[in-house]
Amino acid sequence: MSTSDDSYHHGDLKNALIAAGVKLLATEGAEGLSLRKLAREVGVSHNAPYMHFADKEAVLAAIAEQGFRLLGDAIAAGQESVREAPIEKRIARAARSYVTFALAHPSHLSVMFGNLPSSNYPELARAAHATFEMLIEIVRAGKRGDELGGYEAEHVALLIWTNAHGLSSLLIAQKIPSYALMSIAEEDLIDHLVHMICQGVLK
Amino acid sequence: MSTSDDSYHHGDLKNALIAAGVKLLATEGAEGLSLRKLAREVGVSHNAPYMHFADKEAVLAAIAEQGFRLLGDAIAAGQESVREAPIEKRIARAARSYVTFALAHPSHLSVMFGNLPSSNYPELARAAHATFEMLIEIVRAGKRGDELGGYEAEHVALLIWTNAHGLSSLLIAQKIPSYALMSIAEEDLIDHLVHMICQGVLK
DNA sequence: TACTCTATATTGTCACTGTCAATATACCCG
DNA sequence: CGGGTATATTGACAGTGACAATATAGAGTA
Repeated sequence: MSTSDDSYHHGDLKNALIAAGVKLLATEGAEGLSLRKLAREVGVSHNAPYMHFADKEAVLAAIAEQGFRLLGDAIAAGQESVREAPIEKRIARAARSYVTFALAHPSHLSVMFGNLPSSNYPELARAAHATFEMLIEIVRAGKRGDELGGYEAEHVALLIWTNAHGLSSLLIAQKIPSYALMSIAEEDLIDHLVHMICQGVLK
Repeated sequence: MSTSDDSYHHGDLKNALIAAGVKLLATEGAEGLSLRKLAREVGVSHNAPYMHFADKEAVLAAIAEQGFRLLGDAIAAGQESVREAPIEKRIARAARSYVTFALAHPSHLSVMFGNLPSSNYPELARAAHATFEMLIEIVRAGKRGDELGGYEAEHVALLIWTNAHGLSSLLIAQKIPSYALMSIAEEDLIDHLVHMICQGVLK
């Protein structure tokens, strides 16, 4: 008898609210997410969330934190199939996992990178950093010898991150004019960008 | 007698609201921006904005549009001082202008790339595309001969854009752990990333 | 068992917001 | 001069985040 009694005390309201938030983000947008809707969804009074969160911002921070965990899982899962592949392939796969996640959960992403003062939510910062460290590890583990052209793995990983994240934002916001794609499908854009990064743009 | 009579009719309420919006974005965040505050700021009743905008979203779209014009101006101004420089320098300057603008106006940027269905606001889409075309022109005009390594100027420009935008987002959201900088100052990160892009990350 | 204490949840309330409807005002054109 | 229309105002309503006061349940202790 851990959860789900319709008793006075919910049992696991905190996590239930986070889960409801993730679900509500997917159906309605990030704008349509209100504390009262979350409370209603979970079947609890409109003020119950304040027992577990200081304010709405704190709920968003918890939802964002969960987002980074899911994103990390997605990247890790994507690496399974390229475990023995050359570094460019592994990097491209990681970047593709990132963009795919972003396009599948745009509202969640906007919360993850929304206006949450990172200093106030150390657990959120840790979750974000952990995801970034996955990228660093992929870069570091994938290189054989001096394959990084003298650059630090941290910087290469950061470059991949900025690209994957930037492309995700531009695609979600529909800011890339179709003529710029030049016959490349949106889903394949990231592979092309990663290839350019690896090869260098000035020959 | 064009503007600024305290008569019944304002004269240029639409632009006044947009300007007030830009100002309010700078002081309070994007969250704190309400139609009623805008109306109050301009000295008009809480429903006057609905004479010129369908709803709040339309006001945000107009503010975003103005943002892309300002961003374009900033990029153009930055190019002045590198008019004769080699292509990497010009590209790096454009990217740096982008990041500088983003860090100076983070809330404005979040509106520019917020949840505005681009199809409903064609003028906003045009403004965004115009800014992107500036990047393409910088890449195209700066290359001498076959300096782009066989890549299309549109794709190189897109790569620069995703990087500048991605880095801006990560910096604003404070998602880059300090150890990843490795003695590079935040303001100089973009130059480093552009250099990596130009040289290629796999030697 | 009975009693208290405390974490948890509820009800009530407030100011603020976006939006709609109805009304008022001022400028333009005949 | 007079009517019409774009512009602005007042009034109202439901939804929201947040605070205060109150109610309930369950754990620990006598």
